[in-house]
Amino acid sequence: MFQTCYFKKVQSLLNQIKVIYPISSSAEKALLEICCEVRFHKGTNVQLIGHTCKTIYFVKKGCMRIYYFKEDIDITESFEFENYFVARAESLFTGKPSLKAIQAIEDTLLIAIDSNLLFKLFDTHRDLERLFRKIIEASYVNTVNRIESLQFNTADERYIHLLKDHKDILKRIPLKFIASYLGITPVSLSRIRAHK
Amino acid sequence: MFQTCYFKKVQSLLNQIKVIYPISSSAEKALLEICCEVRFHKGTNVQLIGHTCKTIYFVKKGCMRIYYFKEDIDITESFEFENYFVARAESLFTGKPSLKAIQAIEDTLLIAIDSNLLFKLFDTHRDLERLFRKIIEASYVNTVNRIESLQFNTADERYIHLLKDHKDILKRIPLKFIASYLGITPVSLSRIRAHK
DNA sequence: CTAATTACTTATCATATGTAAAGTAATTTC
DNA sequence: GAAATTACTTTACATATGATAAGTAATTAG
Repeated sequence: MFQTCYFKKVQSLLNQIKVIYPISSSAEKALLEICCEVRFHKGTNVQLIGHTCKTIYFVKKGCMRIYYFKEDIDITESFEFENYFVARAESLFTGKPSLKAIQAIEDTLLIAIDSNLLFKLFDTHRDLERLFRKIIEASYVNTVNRIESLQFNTADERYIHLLKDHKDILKRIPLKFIASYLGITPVSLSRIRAHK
Repeated sequence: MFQTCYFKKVQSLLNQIKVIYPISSSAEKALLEICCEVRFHKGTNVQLIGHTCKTIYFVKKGCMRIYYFKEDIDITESFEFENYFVARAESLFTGKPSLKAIQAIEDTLLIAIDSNLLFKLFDTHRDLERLFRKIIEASYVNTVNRIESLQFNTADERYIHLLKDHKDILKRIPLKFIASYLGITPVSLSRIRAHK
């Protein structure tokens, strides 16, 4: 009874998993035992700078950003929308405290997965390990493509490309966050938007 | 007898694996059965643009770069030196043809691993899958850090930082490759080096 | 609803980097 | 070893972006 109810709560996660790499029902069961649903209001810092990343989030509703400060300037490293996973990789995989924070950009509904418990499950559920290997591979591919974009595309090209990839991004994300994500100042983004 | 000899050839690979994630001797044995040593002369394109990536290389001696063309301009995406793995992730993990090439920058000695055979071994040797998960995780962390550098560091800062990380890079890599890796033109790199 | 704050834009000026061209140095080829 | 090619630097000029400041629009708080 409780299980049925709980399955419902993580249904979006289970659906997404099926797309990435279907896992056995026993692995599903083990996974949802270490999941819990959490809600955050717009603007809340879900994970703080200086803390070591021990939770992987799945975005059920809303959106998030990872950001940090460089000389007092707030820089958005990445955005994550519905059906994507969020974690500060450089802390999660090294065990070192993160210099970055995770923030809810909208009122957000997340599924939180305890990473230490997850890594332990890898010993008994190899399909879970494979699933997360594939999730990491996909994230890795995304960052490699992002480097390509930052390396030699103009700010203008990067802006156009972002709009293509995320058609609703302007409706959901403040321009100041988009600017630093693109590697430019808000002033410069304004100029680009004014059709240069 | 043959085995002993072969173990010797891949010893540098096995040593490096021990640092990342020690695997069982049966996994080692299975792995080296799908490895082969290959040599390339300086300047050789080891993998060509348009081909799908089906080989993971381990650099035993020498160094490599991944590069592509943007509007006829040669852009170096990454360098790989001794004891690191090289593959074009965006092709290896998606199965799509790569728009990038892999080139030997020096006379280079590689250990080539057939990726399809490797992925098959993951079914029977879970420690191999874990090892490569950790290798991917480490690569992912590297690219995330590189994004941080490209996003808001000046070209000058990126150059200084690269020299710190790779003290011998100037002796081994032509400046034109370093320039595009840093996201600038060779002319601009010359200016920076002339102490700006 | 008003005041205060935050977000965004516009303008001005300074600067870093790109482009093109020419010159020098180093390397490769025969 | 001479000629050819490639690599690197320097210069001059054009342009994109940064920094600062001021103005307008939108949001939030009381």
